[in-house]
Amino acid sequence: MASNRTRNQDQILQTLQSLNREIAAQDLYIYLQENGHKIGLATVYRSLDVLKQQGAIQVRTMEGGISVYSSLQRDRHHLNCVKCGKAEVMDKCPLHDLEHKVSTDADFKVYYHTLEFYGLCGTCQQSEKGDDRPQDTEVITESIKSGSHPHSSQHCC
Amino acid sequence: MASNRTRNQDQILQTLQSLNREIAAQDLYIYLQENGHKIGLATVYRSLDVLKQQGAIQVRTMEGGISVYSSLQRDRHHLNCVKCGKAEVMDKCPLHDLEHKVSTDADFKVYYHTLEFYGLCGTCQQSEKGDDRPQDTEVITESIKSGSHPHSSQHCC
DNA sequence: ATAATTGCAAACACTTTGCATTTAT
DNA sequence: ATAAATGCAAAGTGTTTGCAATTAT
Repeated sequence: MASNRTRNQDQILQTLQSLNREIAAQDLYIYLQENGHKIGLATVYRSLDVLKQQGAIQVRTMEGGISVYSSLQRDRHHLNCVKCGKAEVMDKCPLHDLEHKVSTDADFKVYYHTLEFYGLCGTCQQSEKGDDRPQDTEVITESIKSGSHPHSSQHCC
Repeated sequence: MASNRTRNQDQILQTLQSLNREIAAQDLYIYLQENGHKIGLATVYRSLDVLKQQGAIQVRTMEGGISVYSSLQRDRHHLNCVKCGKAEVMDKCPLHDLEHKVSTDADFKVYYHTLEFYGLCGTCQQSEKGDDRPQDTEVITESIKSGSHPHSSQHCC
């Protein structure tokens, strides 16, 4: 027997796999409706929760509280701009080996991981310069160049 | 001039620094009330947003949609259990150099990063075994040992 | 004086839950 | 027959927003 999944759970898992992108529960609900699958919103949420706990799908909760779901093949490394809120996808993953190491060292069964960088995208770096708060920008920029900002060694690890 | 922050924004930043832990906006609001600082809830949210965009604090949105804020010294590497929802803090960060590399390569000014592993904690691995869904557990465990699970090489990078 | 900030309460939006009905074992 | 899953609608909750009052420049 492959699994104890219900028909709806299977439907949702397959849909996520065919979509091959992150999608919010509400949008998934609409998508299913439009494709002729009668299913309640509550069931969508419940099914996603089951699949999540099985490690069959992955979840990323964005700022604002909206959770986006996807099958496991999805990219899960992002550059998140704290200003415009957009998230670029990173194409490389430097954590190939680490995941296995965590499983053994920390007694934690790893299903998947996420790596998120937060800061300013290229566009927002531009708009900061032309901002009406130039003083502010200067301070931030300066503190990054010196050693007092988050990515300096004193703050990492 | 150090920055253009308002009194409330400064108060919040200092509070986060002295607390030295992650805290939700609502809890921060209560904390400030109890310590004699009159400030509206909306102002707390607005101030946190400003500080976030300045890169002065960091934010992590947990499942369920609650955002937790902290000053920049905080640990930001977690082992998240998809079953019980607890997050253990990882004590080591393997991304020391990578953050700088992202800044230069991707034209993205990195303020901070997060690294999150999702899976089952030790306790929940135990309870899975004594579960009333033994079949399910078997399947999951097996798929991890073989190559069809998330942390196998075909899914990473 | 003029612009920005604040507080309050209402509005929002995503998610969860109670309960009766349906489906599967 | 018995237990699990489902759908619907109501409730819950963290967050955002409109607007008038206040504070800072």
